[in-house]
Amino acid sequence: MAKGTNTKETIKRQALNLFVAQGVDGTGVREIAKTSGITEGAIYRHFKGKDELVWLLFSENYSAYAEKLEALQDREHGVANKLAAMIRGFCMFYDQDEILFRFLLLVQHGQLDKIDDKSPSPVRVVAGVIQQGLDQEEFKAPPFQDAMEATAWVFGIVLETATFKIYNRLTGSMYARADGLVKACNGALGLKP
Amino acid sequence: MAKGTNTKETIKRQALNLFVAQGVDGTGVREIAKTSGITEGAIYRHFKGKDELVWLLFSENYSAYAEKLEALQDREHGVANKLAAMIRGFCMFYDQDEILFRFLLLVQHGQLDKIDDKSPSPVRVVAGVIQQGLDQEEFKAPPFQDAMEATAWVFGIVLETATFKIYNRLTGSMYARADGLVKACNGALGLKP
Amino acid sequence: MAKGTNTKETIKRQALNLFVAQGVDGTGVREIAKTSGITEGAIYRHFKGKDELVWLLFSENYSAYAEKLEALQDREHGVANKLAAMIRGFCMFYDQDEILFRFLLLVQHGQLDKIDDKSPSPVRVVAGVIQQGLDQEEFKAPPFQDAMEATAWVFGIVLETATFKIYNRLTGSMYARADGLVKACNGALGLKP
Amino acid sequence: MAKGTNTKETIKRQALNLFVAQGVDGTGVREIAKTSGITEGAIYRHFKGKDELVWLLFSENYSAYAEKLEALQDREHGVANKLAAMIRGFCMFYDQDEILFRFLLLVQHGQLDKIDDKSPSPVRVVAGVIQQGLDQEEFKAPPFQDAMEATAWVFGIVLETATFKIYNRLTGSMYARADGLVKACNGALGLKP
DNA sequence: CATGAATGAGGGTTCATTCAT
DNA sequence: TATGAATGAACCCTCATTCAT
Repeated sequence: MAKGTNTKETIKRQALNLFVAQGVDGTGVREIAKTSGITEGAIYRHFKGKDELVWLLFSENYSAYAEKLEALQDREHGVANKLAAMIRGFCMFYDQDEILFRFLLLVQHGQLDKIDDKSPSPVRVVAGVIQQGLDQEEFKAPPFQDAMEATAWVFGIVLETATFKIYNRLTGSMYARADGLVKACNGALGLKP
Repeated sequence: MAKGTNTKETIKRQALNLFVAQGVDGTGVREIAKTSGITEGAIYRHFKGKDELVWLLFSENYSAYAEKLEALQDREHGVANKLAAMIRGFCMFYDQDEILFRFLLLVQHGQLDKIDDKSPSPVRVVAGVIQQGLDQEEFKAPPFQDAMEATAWVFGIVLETATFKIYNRLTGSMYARADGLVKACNGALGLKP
Repeated sequence: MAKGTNTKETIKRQALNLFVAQGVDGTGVREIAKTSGITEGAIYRHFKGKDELVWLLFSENYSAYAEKLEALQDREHGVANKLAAMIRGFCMFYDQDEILFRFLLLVQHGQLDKIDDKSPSPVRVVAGVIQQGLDQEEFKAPPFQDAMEATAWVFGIVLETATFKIYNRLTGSMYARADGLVKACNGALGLKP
Repeated sequence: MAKGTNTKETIKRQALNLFVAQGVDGTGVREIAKTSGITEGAIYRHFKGKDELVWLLFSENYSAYAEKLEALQDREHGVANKLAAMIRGFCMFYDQDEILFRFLLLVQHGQLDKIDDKSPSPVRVVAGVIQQGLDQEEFKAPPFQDAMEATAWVFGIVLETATFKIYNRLTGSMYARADGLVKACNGALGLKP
């Protein structure tokens, strides 16, 4: 039993690595199996197919990200504090498992439309926080048209910084940039912390 | 002769459409040919192979984007004005050919490392403008560590807004959001226009 | 111990059902196991493999059919009576277990050549009865060249009627058609009952 | 063009041979290709897949059989003559291409339900002839319940004779048995020719 | 006796590319 | 230039069977 569980987790981690390194289409089931130290057919005892493997990898971690952000913002008061907590949290998560984040970034376009509208989503968490700030009039003269536009800006600032890091245009840990990201987001949204 | 040129351009445009709609790996040479009104083999009269087609589509347009931005900033004075001009310009380019932009976004990960370090790049154009602003001390107390980090923020704000539009989280034209984007970037970088 | 026997019989019956519904090649060992309430590996406690399972299912029942027909004809006197008894008997057997008959029909082509030439066979039983009728000059002017040809006709009349029933070209029970089948066979063979 | 056509016909004939020799499931696309002197992928230029190959082989020839029988009966008058003509015709067709007939017999179970109810079918042709005989009161005291039952008998007599030949229980050509088959069918149906 | 993870060969199919026409 | 048949490798997946537990 323990062995089987390990196999499944091994497959998932190796697949993640390969997907990030070569793309999903560029990675064969054969290669995943070999890297995991098993044969091709064994994959199918643990996953219905390659699609399910990708989907599981995405949906499990995408939701987990959302829940982590939700927990972080829940402990704070005020938009600025909530945003800051989430940004710092994201930086820590990113540094802990860069590969995972890159995978999420890589496959989101093909998987997002399969996500249940009710399941937690990072976008909805952030948009919710900003909307709440609007409702409570924490923004004096918001430069954005609505909460979703502001959400795009926040996501852009944070994710593009991570992306620049991935392509070696930026170096060092994400956490070392957390303060700057917080300031940038506050500045973009017109928030005085 | 004009006909041959047309065929090549037809292939490129049809391929672009298909790549955006189905992904590069999800689009076969056969399908590109059929959509272009020719047969498989004929593709190879115009391109060495599928890879070259993708590469040409990417590199030509990626460089063109860079040159357009370069021209726009060149007419302005001061970081803020230059940035504003580029952002507004980008919004117009985007609205003129959304498919093209989506293609660039789609394939950049696999193509960026093939880009010649000397050929023009949107990232370098923007980073250059910001660096110049730093050199001329246009930023009072820059919240970013270096020009590249600030570039990431600007790109993030603009590109993520476009991405949100693609996934229908935002609606309307990009140009209608240009003013907001300019304000957001100024705010993020600590620029008073 | 009774349980073990039951398991084996359960497997055989479930396999029979699945083979008839989906074909032998279309039915996996995994499916047979699941339907039987056990797991794949357990099948191999009872049978050497899938082939043996098919073979056992075929040979046991094929021989049993032959023995039943043999017993039926043995109680009668004269070709006509013997044939009539076997035809009526077959109709009853068929109605009792249509699935079994369909299975026999389904796999006979692949299994017949493995049948021991000495073991009882329905064909030989019927051919024997007709040959005996020939030897005892019960046929006045036989329209057939030899006993085997006449046997083909009898089998054809009866089995094709059953086949038409399977494919819903005929309805009702086989036994309701027994009298007609007897008449048809007598007519074909030139027998006046 | 001539080459392509030949390839397609070659594939069809070789597939037919292999299907009859080893069964459809027992014959791989790889093997069909090799026997046809081409590679696997080439099959798919001519057929959408293995299923279509089987279906084409079946439907084309099944309909052709029906049309031949239809033409034969159309030239005759009276049930007895029509039936005799079809039986003799069938024997000739069979002798001309035994493999083809065996293929039809082999796969009919899996393909019959895909047959368009409107397309010609041997069963319907024969049943139509018998029904017509009933309508015109050519049968004095029909021993069968309806035309379809009589059709089953006729098909059984003829096809089972062919089947016995296939399994070497009978020898010689089918045509040599045509007179006997006609007599058998007449006898079974209670027809005095 | 039973489990179910793993094997390894084979299944049908797709696809970028080549080449005789 | 254009065609489309053919190639050959790789694709994802299924399956009968084995074996450690």
